[in-house]
Amino acid sequence: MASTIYDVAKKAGVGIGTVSRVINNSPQITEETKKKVLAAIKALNYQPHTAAQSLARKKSNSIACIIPFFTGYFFVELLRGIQQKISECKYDLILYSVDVAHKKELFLRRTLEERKVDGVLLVSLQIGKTFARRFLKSNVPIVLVDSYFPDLDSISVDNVKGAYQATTHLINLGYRRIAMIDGQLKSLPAKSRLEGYRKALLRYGLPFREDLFVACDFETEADGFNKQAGYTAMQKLLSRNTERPDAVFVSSDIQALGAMEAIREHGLKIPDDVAVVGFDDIELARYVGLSTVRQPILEMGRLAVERLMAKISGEVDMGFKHTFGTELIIRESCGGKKTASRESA
Amino acid sequence: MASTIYDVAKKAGVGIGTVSRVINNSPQITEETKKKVLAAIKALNYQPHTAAQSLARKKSNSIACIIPFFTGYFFVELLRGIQQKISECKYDLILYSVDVAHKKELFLRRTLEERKVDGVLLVSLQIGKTFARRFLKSNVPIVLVDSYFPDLDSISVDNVKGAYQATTHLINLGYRRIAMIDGQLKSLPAKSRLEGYRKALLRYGLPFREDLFVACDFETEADGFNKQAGYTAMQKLLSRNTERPDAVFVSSDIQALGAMEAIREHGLKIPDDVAVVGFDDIELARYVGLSTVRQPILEMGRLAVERLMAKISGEVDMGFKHTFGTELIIRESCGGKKTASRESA
DNA sequence: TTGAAAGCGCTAACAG
DNA sequence: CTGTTAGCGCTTTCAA
Repeated sequence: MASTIYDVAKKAGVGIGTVSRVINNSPQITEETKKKVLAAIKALNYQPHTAAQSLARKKSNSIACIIPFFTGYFFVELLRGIQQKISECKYDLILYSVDVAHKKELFLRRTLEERKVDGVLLVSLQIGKTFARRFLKSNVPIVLVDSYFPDLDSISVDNVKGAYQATTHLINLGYRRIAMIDGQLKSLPAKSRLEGYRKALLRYGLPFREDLFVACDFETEADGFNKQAGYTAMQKLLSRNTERPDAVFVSSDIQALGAMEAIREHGLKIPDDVAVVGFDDIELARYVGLSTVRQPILEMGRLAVERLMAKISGEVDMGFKHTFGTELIIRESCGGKKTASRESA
Repeated sequence: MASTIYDVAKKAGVGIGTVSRVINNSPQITEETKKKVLAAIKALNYQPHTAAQSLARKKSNSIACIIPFFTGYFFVELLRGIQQKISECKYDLILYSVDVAHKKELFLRRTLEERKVDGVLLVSLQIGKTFARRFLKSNVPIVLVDSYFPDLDSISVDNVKGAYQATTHLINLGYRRIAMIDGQLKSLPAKSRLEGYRKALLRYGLPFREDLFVACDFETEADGFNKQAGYTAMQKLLSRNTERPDAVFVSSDIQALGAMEAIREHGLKIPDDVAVVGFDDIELARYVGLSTVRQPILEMGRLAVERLMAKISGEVDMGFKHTFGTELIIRESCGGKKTASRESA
């Protein structure tokens, strides 16, 4: 049986209060008694029982991260950032991965009610009005990452600007029939990227054409941000009876990969027949020479934890929103001049 | 303030013991009182406080996963398997990621002493004699994944067989100067893969030549299983004053990617000048046409949790070891006949 | 079957 | 500065 605070107190010849004080290094304590207690702790190899601490302190020293499991690279990189930062504080990370939609609500509810975590990071998942309100009036801080909701703190990337950059680049390269493949339109990033695309078109006097746009709303299992969805979408685009697009902006690299497959299967060449630009800059992108829009994922993770910690510590400055800029990475898939451009938004 | 078991008891007109019983659905309870209590619980939106439960039960209902963060795909896939299984049980997953070596020991110690978790999954990380012993005599179950230690439960893949398959395939294709690039030799998978490579060589009467082997021991920050390491290793291989290899077996796909880059930079063609086979079958492998050895990663994750749960439940059958077979995936990078083979080990 | 009461191991207020 | 004590919210005997 592991030793308790009582064992330590007895061994050191002090009261348990004193032991507790040195554990939490309270300032008012004699160097001498502190030394005695520390010795006893070492001798007994004592370690506070976290559950007991949590109960007494009403604080768990752990946070939850609710995250979908579809998006490979983005997810890993973000988690890496989160872990980096969280291990600097003395907190633990509980991971809740949402593989089927209803689990999101389940996890949100649990974090809210079980008091097992001191705060939550909601990643790439939308929060409804109901839960937003519940979090707001609860004392469980939450910060949204790669998502947004009016009164909640959030950290995201400037999706409209990123999409704007990509589309503009295509336009500048001389393409005129620029299609777009998007994720599910109910997802916020998807909406924003569409907006950026339209803005760029508008800015350069190009029309937005329904027959050049397809949202991956047909992917019911996931968020549409996957390879199969991109493939299917591109198939649709190419089989329409209208003039074929000469370029396509795809709202995620993973979809772009699928789209590229479809393009090749139609006997078309990239970028000669159809140029393509993606979004995310996943590792694969470099290998297949896919031009894309890069987001500072690691930094997002770090900042998210930083903010959450601040909120947990009671630094209540409501309404923190941070938007990171994006960077256009130019590779072969979009054709044109091959000079690298680093337009930071 | 959230409601407690007392609130529920009062509202239902029963004692707290009764409430506790219905929460843990103890059998001896009248349908009627149960109904009353359930109603009160619903009315108050009551949820047990996990810390209090943990303290009273001496059980946290969460497990730790200690995992390195270097290996992208393997890591995600494994975590996915772990999560899948763990969410079936009512457990939480605390993630400890080891980015610098000393953290491994730190986390092991914590899981052992803080009693915050009921069990631990140690992934792709070696455990020393000291800690192994401590776990053995503690009541904290541990299962090693992609690792091994004599008296501990472990789940791994048959690395020697996988390496043997890969090397044999190369030999059968007619290559004779087959090099190998390995991870850090202190890592167990690296050792086993080397063993498989040598076995295949031996079996076919080919000599093992020092000048055709390089272990990525020069990568101090990580385990050598990364792209840069593979690149550097291949550079070494190609710049040696001996006859160049006509094929290379690389102990991980990610290193293979680096190696392929190096090969091309030397103006050599794959597979005509140098054939290459990797290990892991990461997503990228398919895109670059890399032949490789696939491991059933997801299944490993699921089985690991299953075993851990069994141990936590007290089903103490010491010495559980499971070894998964591998599958050779043939693509373009190894040349020869392009027929797919599915040699399951 | 159910209620009362004694912990689980720790923190924090209160005396001294 | 330090010991004592009353909880934190729940589980689990022990009686009734």
